[in-house]
Amino acid sequence: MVPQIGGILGNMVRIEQGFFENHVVEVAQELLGKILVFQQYQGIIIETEAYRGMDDEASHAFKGPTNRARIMFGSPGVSYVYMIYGMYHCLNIVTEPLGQPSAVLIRGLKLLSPSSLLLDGPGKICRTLGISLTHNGIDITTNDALYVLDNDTTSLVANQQFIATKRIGINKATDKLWRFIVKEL
DNA sequence: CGCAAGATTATT
DNA sequence: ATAATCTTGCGA
Repeated sequence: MVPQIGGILGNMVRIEQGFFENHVVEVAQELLGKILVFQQYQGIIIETEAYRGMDDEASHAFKGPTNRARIMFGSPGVSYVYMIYGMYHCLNIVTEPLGQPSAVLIRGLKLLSPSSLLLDGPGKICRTLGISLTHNGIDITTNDALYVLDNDTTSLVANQQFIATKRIGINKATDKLWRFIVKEL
């Protein structure tokens, strides 16, 4: 039985820090199908990308803990929000143990509440939900407004209900297929 | 201090 | 394919 996107949600539990302490690729995959909550908004995560500072030339953290990227070196389960192209924001979640720079970019959301809406693209997500630099550095394992819920015991990963591709807008490390998308919506 | 590049999006 | 728009990081 494959969990259906948009179907009835069962008992939901906040995802704890231990979940984010794993390898960023695994976390990016396992985040698919889970519920991102921000204030009054709730949406199913349908697309993610993994970025890993130590061996990934495309990561903001590749060159070390710069002012912007240092949060990627910090605690797992913390938000990393940055501005891109002077007009959009992107929401990430820091992963892996302290000191191992990595983060998952949230690229796609199927909004369930307050209304049904497909948000395909990290900039659209932040623009619609109202996420900006003020939401950088939030511990989403304890925060009241921003967190992730697990909606099912069955993972889309175990059921191979996702696809891996090259990351969008990335010309470096193109051998890494670290963009993950839920197969059917 | 100047400058080039950038984890995007909407429009042509 | 390209404009919009501005922060970041690097080198001088």
